[in-house]
Amino acid sequence: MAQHSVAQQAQRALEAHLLDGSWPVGVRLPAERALAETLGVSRNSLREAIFCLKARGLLVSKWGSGVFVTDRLQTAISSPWRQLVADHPDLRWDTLEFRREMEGATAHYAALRADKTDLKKIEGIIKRLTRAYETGEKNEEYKADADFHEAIAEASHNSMFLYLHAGILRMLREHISLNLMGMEDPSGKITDDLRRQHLGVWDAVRKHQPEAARQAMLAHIDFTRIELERRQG
Amino acid sequence: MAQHSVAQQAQRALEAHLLDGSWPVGVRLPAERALAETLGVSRNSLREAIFCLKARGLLVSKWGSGVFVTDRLQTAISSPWRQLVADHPDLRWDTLEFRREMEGATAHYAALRADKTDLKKIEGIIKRLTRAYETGEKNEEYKADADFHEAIAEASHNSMFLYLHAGILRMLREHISLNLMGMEDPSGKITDDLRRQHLGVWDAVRKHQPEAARQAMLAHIDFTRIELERRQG
DNA sequence: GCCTGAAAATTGGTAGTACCAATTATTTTT
DNA sequence: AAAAATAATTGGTACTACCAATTTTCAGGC
Repeated sequence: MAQHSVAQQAQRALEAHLLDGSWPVGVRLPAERALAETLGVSRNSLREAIFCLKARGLLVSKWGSGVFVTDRLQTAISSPWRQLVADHPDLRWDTLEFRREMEGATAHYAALRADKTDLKKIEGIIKRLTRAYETGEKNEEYKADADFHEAIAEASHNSMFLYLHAGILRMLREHISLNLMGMEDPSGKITDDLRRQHLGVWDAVRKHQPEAARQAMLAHIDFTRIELERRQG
Repeated sequence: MAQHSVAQQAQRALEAHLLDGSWPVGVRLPAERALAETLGVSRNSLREAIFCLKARGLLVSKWGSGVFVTDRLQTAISSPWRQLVADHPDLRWDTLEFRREMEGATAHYAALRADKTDLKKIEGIIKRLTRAYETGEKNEEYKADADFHEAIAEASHNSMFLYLHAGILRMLREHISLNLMGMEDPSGKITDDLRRQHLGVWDAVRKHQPEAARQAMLAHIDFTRIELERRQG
């Protein structure tokens, strides 16, 4: 009869409570045994549903305490790759290698083909980036950083690279940035290095030096990789 | 001890099989009872993991039949381009640039990390390829060619490259090969060049010379591009 | 009266068994 | 040889039992 399995129905029921506000953020869910009874399902099926919602980041469970509702706005949208990258930290190095090659190639072709419109756009982003560096606005810095990379992708005039940047690469960049942004940088050295690296890429693209642009971008990715390694082995 | 729950560990074990290719698309997983025993977890915990992967669309289960691997991971990445390439033939040069960079990078990391198993596999394919060249079996030559590139991708030991090769790159390769294979080659010069290029890549990978491998692969892709240009402007 | 701390109840985590229903493989019958 | 009946396998669900971490309760002492 049931189009969907009992566990799926249970998951729907839980999601409904999360959506209609009857279980606000931070609240503790009824105990599994009681909740299973009220939903009319076994504790097994209920746990399957809960486990899935936990994996999606909507719930967290604390041993001996209960299951709680988390802030679901962050993890609402996730691609299959995001989930995999989050679950398998060792995959991060694979994706970083991929990023390194792709961003390097993109910078190469950007330096080869950037026209006046492209250069003007990138220059504007560089100004935003510099201003964000100086004022220390981390949020604007992150946004300008992302815009910079996508502007480079546009300037490459290659649909393939452009789509990669709009899809996977953007996701990977977000994932890395979240880990790297929260770090302390008391001396401001890292911020300074990042600024120098972006200017290096921009300079090579502006002067139409493909290989210099590639090397500058590779150095930038390598820098983020090394900084990431320093923090997480 | 365990930072993560048993169910989460089970989920990662399943994901690992999906990522490293030991469970290809369409394959049927071992029965839940048997799989739970091999993983050393209870069937309940295993089912929680499976349920989550089903919800993410990576697995589908059929009543009384088994659990199967879907092609979500590959289609999620390759589908946008499949449509684009089909709709816009002039996109071919963009995709060739993309192929050039990706295959070059893959050869680089293959030379860096290929182990004895990888080398043995590649060597076998090289022998098939040589035999196909000599006997002039175009069909076997094409198949061995494709296997060669994918074996290189496996030897790179990078899940990202591996999946790209299994997805979009395979599609692009098919697209190119069909145009290139059907051409006449009376003097046998092109076949001879192709053979020399494959041997060049194989030699660099075997000797663990990353940059030589990259350059050899780039030369190979450039050759196919030039031959394609000669025929279709 | 209030604090302390140990015992008890509660809760999520895991394992195991049993049974059902759908599918598949095997055997039997025609 | 084909078809039908049967047995074995598989996912789906439920239930019980126990463990370990947490919270609550409550007795005892100051």
